[in-house]
Amino acid sequence: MKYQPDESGGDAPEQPASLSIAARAMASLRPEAAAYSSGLNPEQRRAVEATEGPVLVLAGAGTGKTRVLTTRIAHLIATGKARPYDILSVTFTNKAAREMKHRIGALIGPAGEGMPWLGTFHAIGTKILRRHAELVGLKSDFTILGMDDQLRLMKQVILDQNIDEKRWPARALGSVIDGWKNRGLLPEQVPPGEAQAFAFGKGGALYSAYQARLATLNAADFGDLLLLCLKLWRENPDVLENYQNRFRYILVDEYQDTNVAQYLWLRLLAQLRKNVCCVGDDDQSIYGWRGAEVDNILRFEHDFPGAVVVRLERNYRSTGHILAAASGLIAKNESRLGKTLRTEAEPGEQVTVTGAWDSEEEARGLGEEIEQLQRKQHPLSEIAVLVRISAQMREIEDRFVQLGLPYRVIGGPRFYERAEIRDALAYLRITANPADDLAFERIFNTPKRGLGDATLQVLHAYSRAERIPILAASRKIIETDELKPRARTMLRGLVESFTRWARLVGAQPHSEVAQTILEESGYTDMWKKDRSADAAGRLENLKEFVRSMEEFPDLGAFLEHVSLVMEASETEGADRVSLMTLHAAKGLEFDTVFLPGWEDGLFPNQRALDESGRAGLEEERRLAHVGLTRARKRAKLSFAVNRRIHGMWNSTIPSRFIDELPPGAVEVLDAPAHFQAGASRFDRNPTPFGSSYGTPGWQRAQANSGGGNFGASRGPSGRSGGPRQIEGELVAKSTGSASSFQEQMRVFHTKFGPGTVAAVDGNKLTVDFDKAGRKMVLDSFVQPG
DNA sequence: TCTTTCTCAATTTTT
DNA sequence: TTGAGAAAGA
Repeated sequence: MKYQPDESGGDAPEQPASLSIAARAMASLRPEAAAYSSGLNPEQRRAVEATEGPVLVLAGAGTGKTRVLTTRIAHLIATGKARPYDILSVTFTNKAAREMKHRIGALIGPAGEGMPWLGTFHAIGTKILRRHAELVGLKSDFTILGMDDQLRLMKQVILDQNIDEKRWPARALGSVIDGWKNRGLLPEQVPPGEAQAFAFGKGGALYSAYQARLATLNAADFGDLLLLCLKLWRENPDVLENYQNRFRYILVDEYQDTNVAQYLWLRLLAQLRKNVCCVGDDDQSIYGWRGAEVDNILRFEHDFPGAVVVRLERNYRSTGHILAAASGLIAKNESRLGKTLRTEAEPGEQVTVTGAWDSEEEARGLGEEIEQLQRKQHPLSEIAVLVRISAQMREIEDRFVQLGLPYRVIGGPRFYERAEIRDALAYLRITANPADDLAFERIFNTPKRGLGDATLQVLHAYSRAERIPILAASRKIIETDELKPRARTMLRGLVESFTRWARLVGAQPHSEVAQTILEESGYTDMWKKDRSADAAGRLENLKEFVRSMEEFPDLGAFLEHVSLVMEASETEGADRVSLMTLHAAKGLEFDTVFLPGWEDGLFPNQRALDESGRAGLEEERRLAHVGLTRARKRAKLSFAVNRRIHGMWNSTIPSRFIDELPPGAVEVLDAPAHFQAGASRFDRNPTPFGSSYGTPGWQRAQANSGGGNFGASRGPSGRSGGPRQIEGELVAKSTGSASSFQEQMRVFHTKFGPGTVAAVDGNKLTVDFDKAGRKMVLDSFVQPG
């Protein structure tokens, strides 16, 4: 990856003329008359206009946080207090950065477009590191490692240190090291006690070894992008001073999500001028588990004495009932700065709570309610289903598929994380940088070239001994008798290909080079020959991948983009229900929000409770608060009394959060109407599922319903043993009688191949497969043949 | 070296 | 129940 000089003014202090005429003209206007700030409420205006000194903006959900941030930037530029390149503006996600750029552009026109220092922590860290790489032991074209590279590297280090990978898996140790990096700790700064606590006392040594490997590879992982900035600044005060002077104003979005490293990073930069404005909401801090420190926001006034604190409490998003529910809930948290959201909107519909017998019925009810909304012309794109864990999605998706309800999953596997894309990228990375060992290892036997572990071991040993990259080692080894003839031939082919491809770079447009590489390496053919269902999709992805390269000036720029951004342009527009985790929902809003799975153990999640105790519970509660505040008009909670966890049915109790909602804002619904009629005959049956009715959670739910008859009337049906089996049987019977298979019939099964029917039992067949032996299968999976 | 079978674990996830 | 990753078999 090459460093791309930034023409938009990264070094702009030398060219002050870049302030546009329009901006200068706007600067002459009195601020209160400026168009960009019209329509701000008094608090927002205060947050925008308090430009000097430290400012903390506590912006509750839906109070116009982004508006304040962008207007503040516009204000700084329009009043001439700062030029675009004087402002450092950091966000967490690329999406937020993009949105901010867009909105600033809309406010002040092209003058804001060249904001070179608006970006994610990591993007800005990268930019800074590339300029001073040699001061921290890297070259300016260092590679940025993704998570899978990181894992591969970690495995090697573990192997080197002779640590049992079963006791200390690479994943676990990787996250320990990440944790240290998040806290701004270099290997030598890790407290000895902690360094000893992992991997048989070798935790610290492992970290050092890992960093050493990174340095030899001329690579940095995500944590390094910040950590090495800290190192750079601490060891080179002159460099730090340069940046302290350069950034006259600093703005931080989502401050509650900053970790210690980011906090230190900001504090170093802000130390001199102290013009730092942090915007955040302690009630929306939901990333504690990956190092975010709510304390950063709780401590702001202490760290920056004399800080102006502005509270944004006017909510422009949700109706009264939704806001009341969310506020009532979050008020149960003890560690918070405290805000009270207000709205002038109508109370609207109450938040609904629905109980279901099991998660399947919950999903069914969900589908039903969405279809009802759909019939009332409610756009699907304004409906979201927010779940606590991704595992909840499957059942819901199944239901949507059955109903033919269009939906999209947000935050699934990202484009650049797909295997085929990572493979393609690996080919390009080695072509661009022959020293990229991790990329080489990824694809040297993909597609299959008969090169396996044994060959890799030989290459590794040689490359270590000679201190050269693996590709260079390969080049030498194929001239010796080190490898078996077959492996040598295959390796020679590969090495020669890379030499050839490297020559193409620069000579041909880079997307064509990529196309050539993918074809000549046999990679595309590999997928063309693949018979599995998703092969076609993968080929499609590869095409899209090559196409997306055209947007970049050269291969280096493309690879840099990919390593930092990891997401492809989204296809917007279609009218679909959105399905995502609560975490992924932060920052989004919808007219109607469904919140299924509010059961103790699932939400609040047991693991969060076990691992972090009260702090964990509070974070879960904040998550609930985030979920509720996503809704503009309707929030619909539900829980199931039985849920399958890891394939086993467990009985569950409603979430304690349900009880914490202010009763006035909540309406407890009976089970879905479609279920009532069929279930009524079971109403007189006593407690069909034993203990559940007597549990505290159930009683809480009953008490909350006011009438105390919650659940009883809908009678979760005396379907003892769970509805699944019964339903399964019903299905079996209804189709079973019509089974068109008979004994001795020849059949074909997509997985087991051809076979002969040995017995028929309803829709279940016992088949003697020619290859797979005797199996019991459902008739719908076989064809007569 | 490639393929099949088995074992074991199992939030949340951006950069 | 499902999936990934490792051991065992071909």
